[in-house]
Amino acid sequence: MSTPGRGLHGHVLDTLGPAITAGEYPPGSVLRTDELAHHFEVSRSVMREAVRVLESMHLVESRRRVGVTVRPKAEWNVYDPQVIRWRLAGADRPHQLRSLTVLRSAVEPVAAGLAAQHATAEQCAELTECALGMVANSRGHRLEEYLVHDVAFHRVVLNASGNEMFARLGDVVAEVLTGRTHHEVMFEDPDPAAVTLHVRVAEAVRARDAARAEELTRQITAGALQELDILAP
Amino acid sequence: MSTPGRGLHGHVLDTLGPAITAGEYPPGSVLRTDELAHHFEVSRSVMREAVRVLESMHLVESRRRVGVTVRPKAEWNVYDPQVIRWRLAGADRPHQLRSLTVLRSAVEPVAAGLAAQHATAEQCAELTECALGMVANSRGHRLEEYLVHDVAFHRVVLNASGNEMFARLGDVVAEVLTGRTHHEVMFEDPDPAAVTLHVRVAEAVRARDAARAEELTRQITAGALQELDILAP
DNA sequence: AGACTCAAAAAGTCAGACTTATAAGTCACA
DNA sequence: TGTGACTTATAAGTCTGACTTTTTGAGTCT
Repeated sequence: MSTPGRGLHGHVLDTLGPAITAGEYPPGSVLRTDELAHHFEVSRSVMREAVRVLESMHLVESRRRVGVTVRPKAEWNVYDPQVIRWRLAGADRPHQLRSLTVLRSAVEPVAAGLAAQHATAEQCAELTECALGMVANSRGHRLEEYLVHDVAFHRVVLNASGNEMFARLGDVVAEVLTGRTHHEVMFEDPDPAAVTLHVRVAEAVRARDAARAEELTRQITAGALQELDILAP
Repeated sequence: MSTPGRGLHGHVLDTLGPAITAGEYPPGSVLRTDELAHHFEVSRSVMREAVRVLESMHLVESRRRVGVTVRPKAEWNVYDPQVIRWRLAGADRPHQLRSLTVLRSAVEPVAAGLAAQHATAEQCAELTECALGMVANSRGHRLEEYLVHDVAFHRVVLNASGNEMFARLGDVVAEVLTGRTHHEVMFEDPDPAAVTLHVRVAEAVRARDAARAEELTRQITAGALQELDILAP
């Protein structure tokens, strides 16, 4: 999915990042670079690079004579894909999942409306293809195949919106959808109503009907929210 | 606004970050750590730390035997506040401003709706106070005072939504609003209609009327978008 | 009590030697 | 001529040790 273990400092981050985002070090906790370097059995230079990265994510703050202090959660760069991944892998996964789903419910409808205005013919075709793929795999416990098309569908919509900020949320949506299929309980086949909505969004975009694409997508994300409420009220 | 020049590597970033985000190094360009270190007159270790930060922002990719290659714009972490600041300071400021305003138009209405459900009494009071502050400074070229209250208003709404992802967009909104007042042409006093809308949003939130708060905020952000279209069609 | 000094602590910086991965070139063989 | 294996040059990656700088907290003097 991403860039795992690119060097020693990457390995350190893969351990320290999840630990911090999981709240194992409460805000205000002080770490010392030398100590960490010894603990991870790496040189100080490697450790310093790792700390710099954590600092750029606003997870920690490094100050002379005091050390590396963990910042309060409210200051973290929660849009950093790496941070999102760490948090989704950790204890407050449910909370993070809800935050992201609410974000989706705000962004995706507007993105769909813009997509209806800006999508190229090719993107329209892709969208229809994805929707059909969802229909084809919506029965018979073909969850994996369904997921692939679902993710692709939302990615195309976000890209077709023409807004770079929306486009970059493609990975986030992918994480959320994948998480729903893999981690949450998902014995049943997908809700037929949701499948139909996707098909209709594809149609609306192709028909350049922005208002309808937006409204239909709003129904999709509302369903996703409702699903969360049922699972974790 | 943020954390400028915290150490040598910070100074390097303050130069290299804006340069990359401004597109001075086209995607695929290859930089060499040693060369950069020599150019900025810093040691290799400092330069390496700077590169690690740029790498964590997905602005560049560092590979053995190749060097540090600049990644295409589509892969940048465009939600990183630092990246946003660099881009707002650079050449594609108008483009970035539009992207962010579209993002606002998606997020803020939903955030206002949630705020109407979750805002504490204290937050309601703050909101009213901000709105009144806007009214009081809406005439007589008191643009700076108006701006302060405007920024505060939107921050409170985003925080009161109870969603951490929304809350973290407070800084982004602040940048956009500040940019509008300082960089764009803004001789005139603020649009009276916009001021009234803010007051009514505060009322709606206090009245726990989520639908109304959302709709009114939608009108505010629609106005912001329209303003952009007039300035840069 | 307040201001002043001083020493310890931890991050920050630097220089240099060494290691490792890998792109690219070379050469032999089919 | 093309293809595979071998070699080499290169730039990042790593480690170490010495030194600098900033900041805090304790101790001291008035």
